[in-house]
This record gives sequence, C-alpha cells and structure tokens, in this order.
Amino acid sequence: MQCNQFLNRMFSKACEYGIKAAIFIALKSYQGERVSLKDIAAKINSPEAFTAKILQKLAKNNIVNSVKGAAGGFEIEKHKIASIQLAEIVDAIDGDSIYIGCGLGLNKCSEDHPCPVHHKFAAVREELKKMLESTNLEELALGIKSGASYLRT
Amino acid sequence: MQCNQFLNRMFSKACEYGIKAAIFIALKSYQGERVSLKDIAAKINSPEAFTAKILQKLAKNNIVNSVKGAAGGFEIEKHKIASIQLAEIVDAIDGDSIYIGCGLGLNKCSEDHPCPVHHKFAAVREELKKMLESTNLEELALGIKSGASYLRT
DNA sequence: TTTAATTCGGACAATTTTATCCTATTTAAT
DNA sequence: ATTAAATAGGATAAAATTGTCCGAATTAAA
Ligand code: FES
Ligand code: FES
Repeated sequence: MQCNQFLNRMFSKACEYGIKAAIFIALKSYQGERVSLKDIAAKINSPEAFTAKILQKLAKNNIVNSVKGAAGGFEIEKHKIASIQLAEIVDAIDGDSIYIGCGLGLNKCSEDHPCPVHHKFAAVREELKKMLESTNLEELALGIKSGASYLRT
Repeated sequence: MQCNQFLNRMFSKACEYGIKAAIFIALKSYQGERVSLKDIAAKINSPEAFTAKILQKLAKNNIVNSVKGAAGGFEIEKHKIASIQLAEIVDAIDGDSIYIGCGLGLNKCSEDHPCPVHHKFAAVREELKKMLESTNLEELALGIKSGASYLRT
C-alpha cells in the first residue's frame, strides 16, 4: 500500500527544478564555465528531459542563454546574475498567481470583493512577493559556493 | 485556442473548495440550519460530486458532521466553530507540507542541510503557518454574514 | 411500508502536471 | 567533410489532480 496522499507545494516541481538549475548555472557561469543539461540534471537531481523543457522556458524568457552544438550548454552572463530576481524565474515557470491571485480561487483578488481569507492571506502573499522580488540569483549561488546551502538532499 | 498556462496556487482546488464549504456550513450552523451538498456546491460554485469527496474528508477528520438520509446534510456543532483553525482544514485536505516542507523540494526542510532559499523562504512559510493557525472558522463565517466578504466571484 | 431526499463510496473520465523518447538541428573538433 | 556532442522541440506516456456517474445505504415523512 502506497501512501501517496498529500504533497501540495508552494512552487510546482517544474519551478523547483528551474530555480535550482538557474542557481547552478549561475554558479558555474561565475567560474567561466558553461554547463550541459546532463550536468545540471545530475547536480540538482532532476529528470533530464523534463529539465530540458524548463531550461527552454528560462532561455525564452532571457534568464539563461543556451548554446547549441558540441561544447554547448547553458550559461548566464556574469553581469546579469545579480540582477535576476527569484520572482522572474517563478514568473517564467509558474506565473504570478501564487503571489498575485486570490487564495480561495476567486477570479481576482480585490479589496472590493474579497474572499473570506483575503485580509489575512494577502499579508502573507505580500511577504512572499517581497521575498521573491528582493532575492537575486547571486546570493543564492553564493550560498551554494560557500557550502552554506545545498541543491539536493 | 485555449491559453491555459500558468495557474499555480497556494492551496489545491480541493482545499479551496473545502475551506469555502466549511465556512458556509459554519455560517448555517450558527443559524441552526443543516445544509445539503447541493446547497453548498451552489453557494461556493463548485462541482457537486467533487465537493462531496472533500466533505467526506472533512467529516472523517471530525471537522464537519455529516447526517445521512432525508433532511440530512452537513453541520458543525456551534461550540466547535470558533475552535476550528484554518490550519486543520488545510491539513485535512492538502497536508502540512505547504507550511512545513522545503520550498525547493528537499526531502525535509532543515537548518542543518538547508536549500538555497531556506532562510528567506522559511520566514514567509512561518508567516503562513501562523496565519493558518491563528485564523478560525468563526471569524471567517462572520465576514460572510456581515457582507464584508464573499464566497464566490 | 413506501417514497423521496440525502450522504457514501466505488468506478471511471477528463485535465493538468510530470516525465520520457526520438529526430532534427547546430556546432566544435578531427 | 565527417563525426561526436550538444540543445530544440514534437509526440507520447505516466501520474496526479480534478471532475462525473451511479448504485447502495440511510433516514424523515407521507
Ligand atoms: S480576494 Fe481572496 S485573497 Fe484577496
Ligand atoms: S531547506 Fe528548503 S526551505 Fe528549508
């Protein structure tokens, strides 16, 4: 008997992979290295082909550069790394409804027609928004570099 | 062409329905009325059969009482309403990973082996947890009763 | 006792999310 | 030029979530 029940998340799996991938790419880019899909998937412990799709999305959103062909891979221009906010990555993959939308699924969140949890929820959601908008890739990458944090279990 | 993309949520659809249903049942219970699945689904604008499953879950978790047969329906004992926290409902339907689990999907969130966003994320998540644990069904129901908030768009 | 209004719960269907496979294309190196 | 190492992207599959259907069980009321 498999007890599957219960695994709601703040971010989708795709988004989790996307964030971790971006961090790893940023880290390597600082070292002047370009990384392959294979390396990324191994490092962040994600399914390769699925990760490829996510990277395509990040590339289309100009968050990472992809380079085709032998010796190709993914990279981020060093000077851009510190200016990429977590919010941009989440936005590219999950959209902004997590920190914009109504907590109880009303068409839109509004003061004029609030859902029952609006006032309490909006505060938390705003915290999340601020957090995502004030956290950049550089600091996240530095945490990995210094050994203060980890990309996989 | 349907543009479906992007609809991540804080709570699952099931959980959204569950919260709204519980609020409506609480409201009616204060008025000494028991409500049918049909009424609930109509009031919160949810698919009936799906809502039935969710109500079964709430019943099994002793959050609502279900009464079978003609003139049956759902109710919550008045004296319990103020003591039911939002967290209990979320927990019964979505589990606790939303306010306990790692934001980047590591097996477990821990200070000893933190993911890159741990410190920033844990603060927001804790806010969410506090909010869910300090909000009870009574206040939510009162918002609806007073016309200050709405259950559907 | 019959009937009608209910919830219960199993089976199933549709949709979305997650994951895989395979071919085409690009590019560096030989 | 040829080859090998990459990403791109379409097609498909698997799994999870969301949604539907229907018969069984329960209960109040006629
Ligand atoms: S209306 Fe629901 S969170 Fe604002
Ligand atoms: S380890 Fe990821 S949020 Fe704590």
